[in-house]
Amino acid sequence: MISSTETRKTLSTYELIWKTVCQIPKGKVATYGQVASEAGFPRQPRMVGYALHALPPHSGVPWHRVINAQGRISFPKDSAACKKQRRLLKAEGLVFHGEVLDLERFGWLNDL
DNA sequence: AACGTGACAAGGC
DNA sequence: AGCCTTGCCACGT
Repeated sequence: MISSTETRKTLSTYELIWKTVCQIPKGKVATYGQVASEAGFPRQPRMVGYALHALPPHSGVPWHRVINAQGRISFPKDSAACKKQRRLLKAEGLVFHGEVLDLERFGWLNDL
């Protein structure tokens, strides 16, 4: 088991997180904390945000399926990025209640 | 090598 | 409900 405090040189922390994000099935969303835990970094949701921010475009990683614990998109409400993410999620069939997404319903690993 | 920053989260007011 | 504080830790200066 890889410790969260262990330093990784060969495989970057980013790659581990990206791989985890790629495991989120279409039509589902995961929170930053959830991705962090699954990637082997419990209690480090910020690492996920950091990794996604460093994500190069055209990576094929479904970054839009990652939202915050409140079920909201972690971008300023009017930002282009926020609109894009919301569009991508709607395209996958997810329904927003205002700004919020129902994690009980669309959350990854919620009702398997 | 120290310091500030960040696409977060949880807890206190 | 919102706002502030604290924990967390990789990265670029």
